[in-house]
Amino acid sequence: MAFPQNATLEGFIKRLTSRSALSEQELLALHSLRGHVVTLSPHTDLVRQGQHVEYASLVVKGLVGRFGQNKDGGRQITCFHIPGDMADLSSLVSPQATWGLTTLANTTILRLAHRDLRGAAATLPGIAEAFWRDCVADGSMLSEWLVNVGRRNATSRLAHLFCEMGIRYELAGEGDRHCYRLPATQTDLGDATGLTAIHINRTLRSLRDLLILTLRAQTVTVLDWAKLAVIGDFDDAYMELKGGGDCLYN
Amino acid sequence: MAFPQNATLEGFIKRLTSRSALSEQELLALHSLRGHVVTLSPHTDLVRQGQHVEYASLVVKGLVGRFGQNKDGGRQITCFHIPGDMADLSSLVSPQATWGLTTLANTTILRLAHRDLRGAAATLPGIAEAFWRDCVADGSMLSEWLVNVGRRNATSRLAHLFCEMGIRYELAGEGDRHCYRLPATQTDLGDATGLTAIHINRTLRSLRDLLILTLRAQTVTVLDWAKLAVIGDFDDAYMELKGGGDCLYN
DNA sequence: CGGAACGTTGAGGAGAATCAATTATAGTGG
DNA sequence: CCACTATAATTGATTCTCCTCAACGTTCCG
Repeated sequence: MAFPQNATLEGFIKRLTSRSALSEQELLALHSLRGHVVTLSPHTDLVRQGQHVEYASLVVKGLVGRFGQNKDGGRQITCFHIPGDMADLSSLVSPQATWGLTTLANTTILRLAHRDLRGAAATLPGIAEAFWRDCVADGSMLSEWLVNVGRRNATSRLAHLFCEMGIRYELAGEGDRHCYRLPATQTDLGDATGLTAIHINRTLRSLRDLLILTLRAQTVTVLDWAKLAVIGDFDDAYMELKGGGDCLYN
Repeated sequence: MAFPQNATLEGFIKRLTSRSALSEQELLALHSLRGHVVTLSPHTDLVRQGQHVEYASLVVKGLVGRFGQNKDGGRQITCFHIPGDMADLSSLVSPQATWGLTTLANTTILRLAHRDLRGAAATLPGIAEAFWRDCVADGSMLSEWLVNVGRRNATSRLAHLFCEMGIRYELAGEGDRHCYRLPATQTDLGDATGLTAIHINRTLRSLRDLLILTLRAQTVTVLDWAKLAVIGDFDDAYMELKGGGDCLYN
């Protein structure tokens, strides 16, 4: 694709409009955003904890993990960012990073200057509101992950994660909930669920033995979505997929 | 106090201004907000999961827990809200609650109509930005809780929680980090840390035996803050206490 | 072809859950 | 003011989930 960044910007804007009503003018302003593309290999830090960032990172291809760490270096991934996701929209109003961002696979990023994004938000308050709403949706996902890690067992946690990622990849137009590519290692899955890689491996085997799901060559194949959703205690309401926020500015 | 709601509004506004620069006019608009007061006994649901809310809840007195649940009824508290906290500011742009709110103690709430808050935000974009930034700070705290539950052991989790609450009560002007009243039960502490009440009890005893912290009659007394912070792996950066967000609108 | 990263499996152990019972504390009504 | 009740705290015994350590197999890529 000649201009992958344009296609990705589309994906991001589509996500915004699914939650917020935007005017023609606002859409135009968003479409006219320009950034620059960086290509990164796995395990590259995009943003370090404590860093002052001046651009937001839109994932074009690959996979990015947002994470926090404990003093022993234990890593907790708090969110996966797939193509079309703006990994750190929140940095627009809070540029001092309290989290880190790292690539989990070969990844292409479109960097959009805060200056430009803030300019758009300041000129067109509807954009600011859409950004705000997206940050809130992000928080809702964080809450669900907290419930996942705090109150579900290993099998349930993994199942929940695979359900969420299935829906998200489906919406992003990359595969569907029954079959999608998730370029994360078992270590990454452990870091996302608060488990060890070894236990992820055993849990995956049990899901495979139950004929519910397989993960092979970074491809998730869901054999029985209904069972997976039950085991994962999954209800997509927290993902705030449908708009419904009334508009501040009419 | 004749008008406790006014004093509480002050607390909320002070929190906003600590992170965001607000103009005289914006402050005036915030100060002129009016709500109505409700008094609630412990274990009363303020907001149920899935409910469409039309007002935001500002905690005047007592303690509120935001929570999610798994299918077995297991509860994960995702945030404690103390006096001066707006428990669901995010509902302004996302009124369909994906979380629940419940009182953990005898609690007084000031209910502020979305209509009024949204009106203020729409008229004065600086207010919208301050609200947005507060939602982002909230997300930062959520992330840290996720790290806490996912990547720390029981003692560390509790210690971290007590550090955070100490700082927050100190800033709220209710006690200080070395001694503050936290009207939560051991069950609540378990629900906040992803542990059982029984294990909380044993962990508290171990902290007491180490002469680090005591919890008696809902009063936290920190005997050794330095050790508590080390055990809890605590760094207050994630609380986003200092402003520093540049302003969208100058 | 060789090395590095990732995945798989086993054995043993630790931390937290569960089950069960008892003791404190606080709130309520007589 | 005190008995009564419900809620919360405490403790012990046992179980189980998940971690740790260790080894080996597999895949991918230069």
